[in-house]
Amino acid sequence: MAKNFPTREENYSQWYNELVVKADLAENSAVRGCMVIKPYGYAIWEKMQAALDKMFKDTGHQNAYFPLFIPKSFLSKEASHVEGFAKECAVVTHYRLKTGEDGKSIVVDEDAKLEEELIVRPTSETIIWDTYKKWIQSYRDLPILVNQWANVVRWEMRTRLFLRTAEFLWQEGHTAHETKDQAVEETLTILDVYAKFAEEWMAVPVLRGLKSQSEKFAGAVDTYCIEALMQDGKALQAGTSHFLGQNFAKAFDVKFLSKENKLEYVWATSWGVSTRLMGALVMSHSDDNGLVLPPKLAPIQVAIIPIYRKDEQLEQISEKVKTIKSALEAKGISVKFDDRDTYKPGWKFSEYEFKGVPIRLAMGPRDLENGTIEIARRDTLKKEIVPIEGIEDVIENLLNEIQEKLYNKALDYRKEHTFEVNDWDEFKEKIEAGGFVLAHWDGTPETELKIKEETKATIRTIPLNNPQEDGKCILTGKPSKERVVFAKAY
RNA sequence: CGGGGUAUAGCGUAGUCCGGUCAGCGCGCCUGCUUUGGGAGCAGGAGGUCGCAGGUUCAAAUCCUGCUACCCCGACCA
Repeated sequence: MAKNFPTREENYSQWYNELVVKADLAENSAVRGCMVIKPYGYAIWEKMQAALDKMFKDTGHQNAYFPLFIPKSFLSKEASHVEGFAKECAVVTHYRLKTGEDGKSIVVDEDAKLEEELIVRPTSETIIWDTYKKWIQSYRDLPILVNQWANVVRWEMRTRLFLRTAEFLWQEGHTAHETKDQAVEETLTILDVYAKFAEEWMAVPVLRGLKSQSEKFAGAVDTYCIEALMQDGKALQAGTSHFLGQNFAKAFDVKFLSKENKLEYVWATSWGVSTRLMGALVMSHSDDNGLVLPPKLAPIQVAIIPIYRKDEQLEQISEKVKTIKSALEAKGISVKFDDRDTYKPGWKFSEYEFKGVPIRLAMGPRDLENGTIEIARRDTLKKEIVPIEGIEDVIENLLNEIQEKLYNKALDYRKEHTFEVNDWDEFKEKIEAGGFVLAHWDGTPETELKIKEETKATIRTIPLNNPQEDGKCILTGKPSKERVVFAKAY
C-alpha cells in the first residue's frame, strides 16, 4: 500500500528496500549482499545496456569478453591497485567437493587445492592487460578500444541494494593508446558518453569532473566522474572514467614499437558504469507511490486497463484498444494491454504506479459511448479524459514531455540544493542538511581527510571548466584558486 | 572487524519483564456468492518444529548457556 511507504524523512534505506521489493525491481537473495533482479527490473537494465552499447559503438568501441577468474599474482603487479582491492576479494582455493565421512554432507576435497589461488574479478584491468601484452607489438596494433559486459564481485563489509552489492553487473571499457593525449581524449570522450546517457536517457543531471587524488581509482593517474544528487541530498558517483597513464603497461610490461622505431609503453584508460545506475534512477525520480521511470528507459511506456462488468464490454473495449495499441506500436512505443480478469482496475492502477509506467490509459463503457479514453501520467499523477481520435500523437508528445520534465525537476532540485559557502560553520550546517556544497580547499589530502572526519563530507568532484577565483580554504584559510564540490555520499 | 539491536505463517507483527486456555492479530493466499471508473464486501478455509543446539522445570516462544543469521551505526567502497 502506498500509504505504508516510509516517507523520505524516515530511514531512506528502509524506504528504498520497500520500494524496490514492492515495485518488483529486485529483492535480496539468499546469498549475502548479492541481488536477485526480477524480470521487470532486468528489463530496465537491458534498456540501459542497449542505449550505452550503441553509444560505445558509435564512438568506435567493440565488445569482448575476458575470464571471471584472475590468478592471484596478477593482482599484485600494480601496487596501488592491489592495495585498493585486496580487502574485498573473493578467493577460489579448491576445484572439487566430495562426500564427507558421515556419507551425507558435502565437504571441500583438500586434495583439489589449487597451486595458485584464483580471484573472482573485482575489476578486470589485470587480466586484460596480461592479454593486451600478447596483442600489442607495433603502433599499428593501436588503439585497442574494447568494452566488456560482465559481472564482478567485491566483498564489501556493508552492502546496500543496487548501490553497493557484493556482486554487480556492469560494463568495463579498457583501451590502449600510442600517446598520452590520445588516452586522455578517450577518457574524456567516455565521460561525455556517460554524462549524456545520464542526462538524456535517465533524466538525471550530473556534474562532470575530476576526482581528488585520494578519491581516485586504485591504479589510475586521474579519475574523471559523473556525480549526481539524490532526492535525500546525498551524492552518488554514477560513473567513472580513468586515465591510467602507463601504470598498467609498466606493471604488465606492455610495450610497442613506435613509428620512430622506439620501444614505448602504451597509454591506457578504463571506465565503467554498473547496476548502481538503477539505484540512481530510483533515487532520483521515485516518490512515495513507487517508481517513476523516464519514458526512454521504461520497459512499458503505456499501460492500458479495461474497465468492464460483462464479457461483451471487454470484447468491445479490446476491439478499440487493439487499434490504439497498434497505432502506438507503429511509433515505437511499448504498450501493455492488461486484460487480466484476475485483478480489478483499482489494483492495476496501483500496480503500474509502483512500476513507474509513464502513461496509463483506462477505457470503460462510458468511454465507449463517448469515443474517449482516460489518460493518466505517472509523474504528476494527473488524469484527464481525452478523445480517442489522434491519441497516438498526444501520447507521443506526452512521453517526450515527461522525459523532459523529469530532467528539469531533478535539475531544479539540484540547483536548490547547491550552495556556495565561505564559512566553516555554514559549511557544516549545509553539509548536514544535504546537497552539493561549493567551497574552497587548499588542495592537500590532509585537509580533505580532516574535513571528512569532522563532517563526513568528501570531495565529490573538481568540475571540468571550473571557474577560477581567488579564495581561502574553508578549513585552513590557506589560499585557493577554485571551488570544489563537497557532499555526503552513498 | 568494533558498537547497538532483532529473530514467532509468504510479508508485517502481539505475546518474553511476571513460565501454565498462548501460539494470536493484520495483509496476502484458497473456495463460494455479490462486485469491477482508485488496491472491493460478506461467508467459509489452508498455512507455525516460536532462528538452531543444549540446559533448568511437572510445564518453556517466555528463564539460563552456547551458536547462527539478519538489520542499523562506524571503518571500506562503483
